[in-house]
Amino acid sequence: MIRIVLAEDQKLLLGAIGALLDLDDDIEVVGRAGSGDEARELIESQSPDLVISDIEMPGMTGLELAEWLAQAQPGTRMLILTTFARPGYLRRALEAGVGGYLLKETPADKLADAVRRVHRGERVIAPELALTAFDARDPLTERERQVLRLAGEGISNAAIGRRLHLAEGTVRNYLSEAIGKLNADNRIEAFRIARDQGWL
Amino acid sequence: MIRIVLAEDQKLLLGAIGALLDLDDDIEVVGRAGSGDEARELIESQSPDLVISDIEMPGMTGLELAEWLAQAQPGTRMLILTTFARPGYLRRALEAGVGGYLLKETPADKLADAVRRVHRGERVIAPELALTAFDARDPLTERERQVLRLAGEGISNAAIGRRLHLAEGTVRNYLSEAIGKLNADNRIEAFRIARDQGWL
DNA sequence: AATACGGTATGACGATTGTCATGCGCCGGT
DNA sequence: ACCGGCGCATGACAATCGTCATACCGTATT
Repeated sequence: MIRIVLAEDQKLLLGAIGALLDLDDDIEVVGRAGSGDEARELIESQSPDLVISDIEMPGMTGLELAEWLAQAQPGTRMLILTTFARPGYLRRALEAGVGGYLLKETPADKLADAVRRVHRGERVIAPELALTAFDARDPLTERERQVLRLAGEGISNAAIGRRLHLAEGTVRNYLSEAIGKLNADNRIEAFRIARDQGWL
Repeated sequence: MIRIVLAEDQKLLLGAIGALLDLDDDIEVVGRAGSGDEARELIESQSPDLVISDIEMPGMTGLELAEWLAQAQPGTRMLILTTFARPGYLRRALEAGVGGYLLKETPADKLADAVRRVHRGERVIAPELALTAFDARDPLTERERQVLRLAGEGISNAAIGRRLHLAEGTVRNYLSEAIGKLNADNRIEAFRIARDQGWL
């Protein structure tokens, strides 16, 4: 019997895949969490064999959860289940030692199989992603990421400077460097590129 | 027996809610589509009692599907199931005469109930949205929307002008008007506001 | 027919953004 | 101890963006 904790903030999907997995005789869902923080508590109390988690969730993200799990319960395996085919996400997940990384695009009938394989210690990666994994590394510095995140929300350089205690010119400079590194033409493009790579 | 066609591009969710609904004795899933176009074909061949559809899908969107359905098979009811709590989406859905509008945030066990109620002719709206429905109307003109969509992708005014056969100054003007109408400070904010309202 | 109005279109002008040269401090290699 | 490289920080200058005044054209109202 494979004991599983699920973490997924879309309640409908949480419930639906819970029901789906429970149909299998060798799988038992012992906890359902709507956030990363909830998931951590459930993992501590239930000590499951396997955790299935989304990435983008309120509070703790699935990637943070994976990193925490590798420290706290290295024996527990993890399967990431996300909408996003972002190379940076996959890289970070693999570096945290996850056993699997699937997209919500995957047909539902493949899920139980993936669960069993990860439980056995195999590594299961969404085929669309298997190649792109070790492409580009994030070339941005922490400052550049900070500034780019704010710029992407439509905040002006002056306001970003105030928020981060930098001169306006400095903000412009970081943005300019980020734009250059990402081969973009302006802040908006740079933001989209970095976000789509999973670097923000 | 309520005969249903499902349209949802996330295969995992498509399969999972399909399985969930099939557990109920009075509900039968007679078709599963991964796109709006596929859904339309299934509706034509199956003539279901009810269609459950996502909004953002490849090809035909759920809203276009709803508008088509109201013309083509006015007797068939429709339930929208989406991630997005965007007032403009809800408004357009209601104007197309849909029977329900739920979020994927909804707990899974409420779904079958909503299906039965919509089938009976009741109207089911996600409570988070019931209020916001008749708030703001889209104040943008078609030109303003076009320009804003492109600006949101990080394309420069000059390039937008070329794309739409407008002078650069004209593009700036439309953007300026959109920014003003939406009470934004710049193109990025304007884009986000319009998108989040479901106006793009 | 005259008028008002809203959408389309443009260019001038000031404001904001993007680029570049420059300097500082911290580390790792020699 | 010295250098080279890198991240951090800034201001001057150029390029792009945002605002405004203006104008044309349909169409709805009077």
